[in-house]
Amino acid sequence: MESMELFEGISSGNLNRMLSCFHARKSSFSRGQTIHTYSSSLEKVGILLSGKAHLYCIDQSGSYTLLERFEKNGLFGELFTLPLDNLEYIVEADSDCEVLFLPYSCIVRPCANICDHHTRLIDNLFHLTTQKSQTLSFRINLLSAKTTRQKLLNYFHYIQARSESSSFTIDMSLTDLASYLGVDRSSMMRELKAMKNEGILESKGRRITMKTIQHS
Amino acid sequence: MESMELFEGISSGNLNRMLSCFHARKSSFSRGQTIHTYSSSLEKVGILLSGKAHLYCIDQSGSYTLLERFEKNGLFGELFTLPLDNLEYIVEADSDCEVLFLPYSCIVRPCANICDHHTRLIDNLFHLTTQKSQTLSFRINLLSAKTTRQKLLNYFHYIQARSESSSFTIDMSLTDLASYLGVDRSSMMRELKAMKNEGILESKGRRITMKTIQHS
DNA sequence: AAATATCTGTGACATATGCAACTATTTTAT
DNA sequence: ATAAAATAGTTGCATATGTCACAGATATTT
Repeated sequence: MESMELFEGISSGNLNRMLSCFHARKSSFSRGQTIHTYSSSLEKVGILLSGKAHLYCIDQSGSYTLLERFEKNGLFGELFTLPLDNLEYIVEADSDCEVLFLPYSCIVRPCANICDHHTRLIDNLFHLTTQKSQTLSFRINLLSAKTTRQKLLNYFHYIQARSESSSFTIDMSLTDLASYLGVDRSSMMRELKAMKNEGILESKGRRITMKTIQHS
Repeated sequence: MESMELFEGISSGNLNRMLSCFHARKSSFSRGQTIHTYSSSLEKVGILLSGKAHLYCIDQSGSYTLLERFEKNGLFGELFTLPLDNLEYIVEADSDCEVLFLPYSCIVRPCANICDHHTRLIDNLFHLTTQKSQTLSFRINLLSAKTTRQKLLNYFHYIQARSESSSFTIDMSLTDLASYLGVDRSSMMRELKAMKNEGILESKGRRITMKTIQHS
């Protein structure tokens, strides 16, 4: 746990003392389990120590909206999301995962437990939160694209740049990708097929190979 | 400037000393002016002291995407957005506004200028960043809605709850609202008209009055 | 006060996309 | 090893939505 970015610069001994002083709680979850549901009050911040999870919400008509996907270092909780009163928010495990919960009262200022390790924790938390902000911005960019094709191309272009190869494997199911891009799954499959026919890319399941240099 | 949330808990004298040590720069802009363009490296963080502004990006084909809207305390910069290499990012003033720029090197750890005020600044910055995260999440929720009507209803429902009245005025032009919701303006107007005809709401320009209790 | 630019409002048209329904394949659980 | 569940892949159909092209109303600038 000392290797987590959240605890960088905090010695193992200090960390343990701080966590017990904070009443921090570490829990494990397996695929499909509910990790957290949001209330209207600020209660705790969760951070994913390992595994994958996602946050979704359900409205009164029962329709599902994917809000966020979390990997290691992913932060969740009311502090970051502002729950709307007519929606239900649920963080669910996508794989076996470990989660650390920090009570909100130990993070918010003014703080009773002021100490070096605490300020260092806030500092680390700040940097993780800017990363979260980048992730959210990136998805806003994707969701803002006018067409399904543009959404796919923007997403693929990004993965392609990260993987430094024109061949890559999407790290989620195509069903989840559709939710992530905010499009209907079958519509997305249709567009993927059209792009294959036009020679823009090759695809088999989650494996994608870009054939032409994609702009924008 | 001492009244800014960013500087809460920092005395006026310490603030001035810290800002000059940071080489912080305060600038004024008027409507339409470019406040900042993003580069691939982390250079500085901007915070809106007063006025309104927005961040948009332009792709190679010249198409416009609204990424964020900023008011007082709005944070912008590469730290929060992760610029994609094929897009141009521009922060532009929507009204006369004042901006404080903080060089990134003074925010990132490890920091040479470690002091009480600095940790307090990070603490404040952290809380502003969680607010930003909430704002971004909220828009992802809106952009994820499947239909234009659902986007409008979700947005109106939120404004209605905030204003505690079924009558309210949208704080941006309808043209900007369309960008914000990621829909075509004329399509949005069409839908607005349909909702009027169905007796769901009344509208005249930016003034909206909800007629029926809206769920979800 | 006039000129200019921006914004609101509307309609015709083409099409991209959601929806429903189904099969085949792959993965997970028992 | 078998059953069950989730995922990938496809198609027809209806329609919601983008595009284009206006006119009138409001702002903004000079």
